[in-house]
Amino acid sequence: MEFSDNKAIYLQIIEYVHENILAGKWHADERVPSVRDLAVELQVNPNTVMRAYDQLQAGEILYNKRGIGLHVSADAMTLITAKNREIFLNRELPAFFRKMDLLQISPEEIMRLHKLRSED
Amino acid sequence: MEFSDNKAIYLQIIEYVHENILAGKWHADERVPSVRDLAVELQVNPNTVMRAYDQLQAGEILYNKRGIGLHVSADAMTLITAKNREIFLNRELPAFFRKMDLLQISPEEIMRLHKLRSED
Amino acid sequence: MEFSDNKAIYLQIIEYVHENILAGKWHADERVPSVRDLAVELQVNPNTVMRAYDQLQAGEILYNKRGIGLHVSADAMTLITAKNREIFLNRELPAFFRKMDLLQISPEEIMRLHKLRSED
Amino acid sequence: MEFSDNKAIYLQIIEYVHENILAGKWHADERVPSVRDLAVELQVNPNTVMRAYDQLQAGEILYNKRGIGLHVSADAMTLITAKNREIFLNRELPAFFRKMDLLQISPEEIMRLHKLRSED
DNA sequence: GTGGTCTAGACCACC
DNA sequence: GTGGTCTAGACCACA
Repeated sequence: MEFSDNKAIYLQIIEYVHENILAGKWHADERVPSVRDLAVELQVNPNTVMRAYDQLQAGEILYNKRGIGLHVSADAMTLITAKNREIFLNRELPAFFRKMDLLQISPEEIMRLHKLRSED
Repeated sequence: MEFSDNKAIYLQIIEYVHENILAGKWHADERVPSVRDLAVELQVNPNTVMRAYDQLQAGEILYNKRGIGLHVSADAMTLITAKNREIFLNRELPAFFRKMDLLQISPEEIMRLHKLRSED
Repeated sequence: MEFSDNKAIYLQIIEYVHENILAGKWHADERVPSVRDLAVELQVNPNTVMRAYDQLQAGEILYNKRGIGLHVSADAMTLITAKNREIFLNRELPAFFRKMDLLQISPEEIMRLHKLRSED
Repeated sequence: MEFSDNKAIYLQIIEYVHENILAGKWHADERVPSVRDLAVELQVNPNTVMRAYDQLQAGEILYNKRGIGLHVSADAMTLITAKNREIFLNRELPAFFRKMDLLQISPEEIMRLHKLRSED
């Protein structure tokens, strides 16, 4: 996996976990890779993975079985989609619409580009 | 003017200049506020303004008349809009579409929300 | 390293980096000295080194691995030589020819002097 | 006349005077334009013209007839060409040859480009 | 007055 | 440890 430079790596790892759960690769109550393993896999400092896992626990996406490891919460998928949708609809979408206005790009143009992309 | 915390001040100053030019407040070949004046106005260190002006010169949005001051380039407006559109279409739009897919939000839904907003 | 007085130090640092890359002392994807280290080595304020590194990143000569350090781009060497040639051919050479005309120095004379030099 | 940004204007005015003399537009012992007139013509601050004229007097290119104005020295042309040649041969040419080596541009290539230019 | 460069020193998020 | 941002204050050449 490659990381973008303009975003903290631990945040990109959080998104990576989100996507794995949403995509159904990591199931509810399944054990997630250990900090060490994921650090090796992503070629990243273990502290960085730790930080991402910490935050995921705080957000109740992951939970800890003592001595065994971190696991995917039962409602992880629901939580992630709910939070993502909330941010998308209330924060990103308005900004997106404002930018469309500013650049004088019509909704029809957006639709056209979206269709184009789907055909690829 | 107020600055957001999660973005470098000098970047916000660049946007401030962009907006003034796009809004037609600062015309082509017109002198922009001196480093010191803008620093006082924005309550910021002159070096910070300088840094913004530096980049604006590098991007050919501003040009220097020696000993007189910085001025708005003839094609500043064109450059700014072109760059904005380019970033929007090549960087933000693909990310936006990806997110739509992930959250399973259909283009029709987007259109509906856009229409709703317009009616406010 | 010594700095000339009639040229900004940060520009001389940029050239210093260019030379190290062209000379093969700093290889592609290799980490360059940290801002602080180079500042100590060159006996210069870290901000001054930062300014040079900034521009080198903007020109894609260096890239950043977050928290680890700046590294030489894969195509740094190509970029540097291409830019150098471009400046030489489009800016310096025309000025050189103009001066030859002005001083009425013939191309043959230039050739003679070049040959002389090679024999030293 | 247009002035380049990356060189002090007063230096560009000096060159302007040099060229006028070399081109035979301003003859020996002829009166040169007054500071005020030249300032108007070049659209420049009179102080800036003054500075150029000062330096030209110091270099004995111009001399002052009290109450009348500045005049071109009898040996202005000789002085200018001698000085220009000296700088060109001892300073610029070696730098030029060094750069040719560095960029691996052969003398033959230079000759070819010079010929090309003459044909324009 | 103008832009431009440099230093010294502080603070930050991130790895 | 890394880069990055900001401030305060000094100094310079140029117009």
